Amino acid sequence: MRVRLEDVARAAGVSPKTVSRVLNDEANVRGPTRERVLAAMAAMDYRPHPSARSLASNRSFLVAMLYDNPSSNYLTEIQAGVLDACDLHHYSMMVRPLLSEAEDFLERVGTLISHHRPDGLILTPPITDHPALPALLREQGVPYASVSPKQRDGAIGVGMDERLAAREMVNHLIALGHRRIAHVIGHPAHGASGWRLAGYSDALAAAGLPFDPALVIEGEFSFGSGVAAARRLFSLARRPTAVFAANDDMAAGVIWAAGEHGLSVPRDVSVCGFDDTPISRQIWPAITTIRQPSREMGRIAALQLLDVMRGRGQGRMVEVPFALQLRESTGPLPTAAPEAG
Amino acid sequence: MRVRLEDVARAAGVSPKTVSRVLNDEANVRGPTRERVLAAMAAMDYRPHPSARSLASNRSFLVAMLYDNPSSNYLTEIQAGVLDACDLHHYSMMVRPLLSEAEDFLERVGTLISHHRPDGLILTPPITDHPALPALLREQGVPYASVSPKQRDGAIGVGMDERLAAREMVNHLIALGHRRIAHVIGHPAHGASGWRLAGYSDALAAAGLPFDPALVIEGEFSFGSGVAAARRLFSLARRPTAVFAANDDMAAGVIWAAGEHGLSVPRDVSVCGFDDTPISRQIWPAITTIRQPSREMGRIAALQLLDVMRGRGQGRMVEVPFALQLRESTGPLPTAAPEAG
DNA sequence: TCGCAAATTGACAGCGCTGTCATTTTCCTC
DNA sequence: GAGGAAAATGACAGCGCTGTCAATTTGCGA
Repeated sequence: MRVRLEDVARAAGVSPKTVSRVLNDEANVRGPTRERVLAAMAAMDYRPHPSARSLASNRSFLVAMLYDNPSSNYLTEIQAGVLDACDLHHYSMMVRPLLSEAEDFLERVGTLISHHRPDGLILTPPITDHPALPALLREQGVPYASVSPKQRDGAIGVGMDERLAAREMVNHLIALGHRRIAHVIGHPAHGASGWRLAGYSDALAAAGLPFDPALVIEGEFSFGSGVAAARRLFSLARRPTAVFAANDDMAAGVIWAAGEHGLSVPRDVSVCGFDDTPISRQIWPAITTIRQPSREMGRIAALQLLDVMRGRGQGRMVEVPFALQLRESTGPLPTAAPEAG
Repeated sequence: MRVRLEDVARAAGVSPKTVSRVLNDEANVRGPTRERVLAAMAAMDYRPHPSARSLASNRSFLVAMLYDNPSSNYLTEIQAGVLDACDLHHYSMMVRPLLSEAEDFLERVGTLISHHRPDGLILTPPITDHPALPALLREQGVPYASVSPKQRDGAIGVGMDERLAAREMVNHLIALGHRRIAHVIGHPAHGASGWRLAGYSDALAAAGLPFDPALVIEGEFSFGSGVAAARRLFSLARRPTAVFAANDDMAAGVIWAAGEHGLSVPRDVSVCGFDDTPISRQIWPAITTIRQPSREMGRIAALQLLDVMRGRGQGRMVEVPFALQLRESTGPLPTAAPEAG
């Protein structure tokens, strides 16, 4: 038979309620008493019955993670991080894919809440930016934390400084001696595209390099758009010696096009991306890119949420550090072909 | 205040127990009674309290999905399918990453079971093939279903005929006129490698083509191993006109190496892969490959499990159909370079 | 050492549902 | 139409825990 709280109480010589207090880390339990109870719990390998706890306390010990994101790599990482945090505090996690554009989106969230009664929600992009969701959650009294929301003020969760990351990526190219550095912009609808372009400009300006519109080409985050952009860049009379693509897929496309033009990467041209998706390691040369600590971000968002849920604080917006992943696709300025024409 | 089962009972003019019977789809409720209850439930928008149900019935209405798989695309799809099935029967799903090679693997599974008390488990590769897990689960009385286990006899779950799929892939190449068809084998430790190689042989034999060991090269499922294998193949005096790689990463490597050798795909050489991972669409030309209906497979595995859990049957091993994804990397035999030397 | 507030502990009911078993109703068969 | 089996329904306790509030113990100043 399963060990119950009552059994622990008997073994420790206290009332069930006291065991409950220890279990829930409540105040007003004397040190020695607490230790006796903890010892008994450990000795009997006691596991509280989650349903009984929920029923009695009207909490579910459940965190639901909402997503509508085609990038499974990203999602799986975030999910793993959220799980890490949930495990730490003995919460469960459920995942829920949703279509944020669908008409019945809010209704579905409502159903989720009334059905599973999660104690809190983790929102991931683009659900983070849904205009009407915050009102619904406030009304239902369900706390939530967001991962990389566009609007950071007043939000609880986690984010990364993409603009600064892009800037440092370009700084890296400049440090390698590059002066003619091209940029392939991402899909115009994504906030990330703007942040990354801004970081590119920041770096050029800081290094006193001119911003040359001919070197800035619009892509749309796809491999094919990277190929197309690179074909234009490599056909220029004074072609760039380095290309910063706004994501890894486009960087892979640029590398492809380089091969097409008889250019060796990184000997003749350096290429870098953003996101550190698997494709950056699956092709050769492996792409220098920016890594988001996605798992860590999931963990942090969940920890902020748990703080709020457990009444341990207000929660805040945490900024995490990015990391340059230096790989084989970037190298020193080609000496045989100095950029000064 | 929340609507409870008792409220529904009062509204329908029956006892709570009868409402419970309707809720759980039990026998021995007269048609009209059932309808009255269902009507009352709908009118009051009744949602059973999951914890109360669990506590009273000693079931958790929870399915846990165990994984230890680096391919997030695959996982996310399987997960979505499992969720589909769980939603259908009002079960919740939790996900749990594990290290199947870790020493404490079994212990961790035990902890999961005693902590969350799932009513059933979904196992995904390679956890499906863990030698000691079935014994533990039987001992704990936790039913489970497997996705693509090596050992199919007596197992419950879902699988795909990879050997036949490989055979049809090669048949496609033969139908295009190819006669010198190479194969890049996968990592020797994976069962899939053997199945796919066998399918390759089957197709050759059925077409009366010789099996040429020089055209069969060991890879290890990585991009790099595909490049290495292709370099050897393209250096042969009589090089193959088509290459069937055992997965998409290696196919991408083969395409890369083709460019290196000045070969155009598919004009000079056709290349195909297996798995339909994103890389098959992210590079150019997009790779002809085999699609596993992963989401459907997750759904089916979960449905089999639910059948068992709900005492609706024994469950069985379902075989799902694969699908050839014809893309741009395969084409007719080059007319300028007939294989007859 | 006594008295009182504060800290600690415990008794008990009840969270919302289902299992068990008793009771009532229905449906046959003769 | 009576009798009996089977089907349908209901009464009631209790799943394992926590909230509320009462009882007890402790700590501390006078």
